[in-house]
Amino acid sequence: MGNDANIDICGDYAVHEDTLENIRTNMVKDQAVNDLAEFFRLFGDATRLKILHALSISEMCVCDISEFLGMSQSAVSHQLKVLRQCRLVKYRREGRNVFYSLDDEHIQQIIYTGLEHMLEKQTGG
Amino acid sequence: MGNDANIDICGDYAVHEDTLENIRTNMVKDQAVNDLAEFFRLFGDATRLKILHALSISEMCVCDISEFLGMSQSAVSHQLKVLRQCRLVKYRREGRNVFYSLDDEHIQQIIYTGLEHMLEKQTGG
DNA sequence: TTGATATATGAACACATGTTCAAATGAATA
DNA sequence: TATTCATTTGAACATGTGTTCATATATCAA
Repeated sequence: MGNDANIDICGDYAVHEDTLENIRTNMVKDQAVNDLAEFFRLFGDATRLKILHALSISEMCVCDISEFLGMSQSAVSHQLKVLRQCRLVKYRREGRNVFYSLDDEHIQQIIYTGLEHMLEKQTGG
Repeated sequence: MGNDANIDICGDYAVHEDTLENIRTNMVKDQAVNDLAEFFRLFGDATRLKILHALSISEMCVCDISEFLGMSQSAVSHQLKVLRQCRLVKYRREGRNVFYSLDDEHIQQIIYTGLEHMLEKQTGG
């Protein structure tokens, strides 16, 4: 690894051809990464992440979430729509209320792995 | 659960007070969620996610990444700076090259949990 | 030092995104 | 049916964000 023997001058820069070959072989398909980025993007907004985290504790109706976040239920509903469409949350209607919950356990797992990472970075350096 | 007994009409909407109390008790601190959203935001861009995924396979220098992505090294360098500042990646200098790698194993774990989720959603419904 | 290679950075621009406001839909109640 | 409550939706607006272009810094070679 790090061997200079495989450096090729083929473009404007000298690239490590063995490294690139390794990456190209083991990388998942481009489309999958694009979809995955779309998926992760949803965790990257504080409002949505709070919703997801709250739903990992208990299912909630829209006005509960709205009250909890201190935000308009319109804003909340817009975000829920996105989370719904990308299947991060599911919902059930009960009378006038619509109760939301996490779609599956991966969502919660991702959040907690992220929290773990941050905790380690804070304490352990 | 779902008991109507704890519905309070205190604002414009009828909120489930027991639910909110549960959430407020078990929710992590607001600042932590904000930081976590900042953290996840970095996974939510295709360019950055490709970089992170590639680095989970092998360390790479900037021009390798640039070549692999088919993007300018300026664009790549800008993204690496962000990933560096948020400690998702670390780097070491070797002559004129700067080699980047993932900061710790959580990064890879998050990516693969996400891939798992997507795989299940595609096949299992 | 001078020139070439590799990376980093600042400013500008185009585009994406979250919230607000107003209005519409759906369900329960009178 | 008409009214109220809960939620959804569309359009507009302001803000954020990723890339490009030009330039600066850093390392090595001559």
